[in-house]
Amino acid sequence: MVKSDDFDVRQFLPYLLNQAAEASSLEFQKVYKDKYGMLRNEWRVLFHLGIYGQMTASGIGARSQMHKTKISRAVQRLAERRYLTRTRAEVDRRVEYLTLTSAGQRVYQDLKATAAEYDTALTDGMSRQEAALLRTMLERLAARP
Amino acid sequence: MVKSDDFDVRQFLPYLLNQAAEASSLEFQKVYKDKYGMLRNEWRVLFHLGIYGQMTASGIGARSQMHKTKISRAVQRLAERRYLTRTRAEVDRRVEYLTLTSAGQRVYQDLKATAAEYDTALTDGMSRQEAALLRTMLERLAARP
DNA sequence: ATGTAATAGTTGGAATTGTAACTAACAAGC
DNA sequence: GCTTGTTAGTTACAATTCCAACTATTACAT
Repeated sequence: MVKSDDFDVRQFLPYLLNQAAEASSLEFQKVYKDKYGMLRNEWRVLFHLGIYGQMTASGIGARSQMHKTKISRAVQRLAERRYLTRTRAEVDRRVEYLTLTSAGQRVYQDLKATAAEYDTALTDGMSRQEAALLRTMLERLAARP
Repeated sequence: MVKSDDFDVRQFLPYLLNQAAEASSLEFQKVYKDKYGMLRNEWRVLFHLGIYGQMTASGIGARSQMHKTKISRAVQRLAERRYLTRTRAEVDRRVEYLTLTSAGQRVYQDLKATAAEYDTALTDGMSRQEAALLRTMLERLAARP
């Protein structure tokens, strides 16, 4: 008898994580998608700029774990929609600084407020400690190399 | 001052869930991908058949929340690789019963064993209670409509 | 029995993502 | 100055996924 005999794949953490992630993303996705025509990667880039202010694409990559091609395409679309502007760095002209326009800021504020509400709804059945513990464990799992 | 002013989007549950899901899926994905040339949807279909035995495509859909086109295509590829067989139901000829072949069973057993090990590694830093609580909360989040 | 609706599963084409190769700019060693 | 290597970001093309329409079969109501 091997040890996997009593293992239930339905309890496999990556599976549960994916299911929870998909289910919980669905409702919020409607907001940035239907209201602003954005994709998930664009929302991610947007909120990084909202939080940190001016950043480079690779800076976003370092913080978000997003692949650079995803970032590149998200930035393009956000620039087309005039939610951000790009400026070449004088000192190193490979680098581009990204900044939210005021339209971008407004979208960010709106989505952030919606996210806050939705987050409250999601953690509704949990105690404060449970919610905090959940976030900590998720952060640890996400940080895993 | 609105309530989202002190909300940190980096702590937004859907975001954390997605990050944790992506990170934790990556390593295991290598196994079913590199070793068996399978995609995530195929692994999902496979393990549902491994757990429940003979099933229909829509039965898998009901349990897994996968969209029917994903299931249809996953089933096709698994059938091509001879990991499962399809049989028309006599009573209702729209329906097809899916069953793992013995090759499919072997793959399932192997992946399940690997998953068991990997799951142990993932929960390494957690206490039993923490791990159990995590799974419970993820199940609740996944079940949310 | 016949028209209408529902269900199981498939398919086509557009949209998105993945992967690898690419350009452009800088850096370092010789 | 030149080669070689590295980094920032883009692009091309293949692989996947999404969405909507489709076929085939059964169910149900008149």
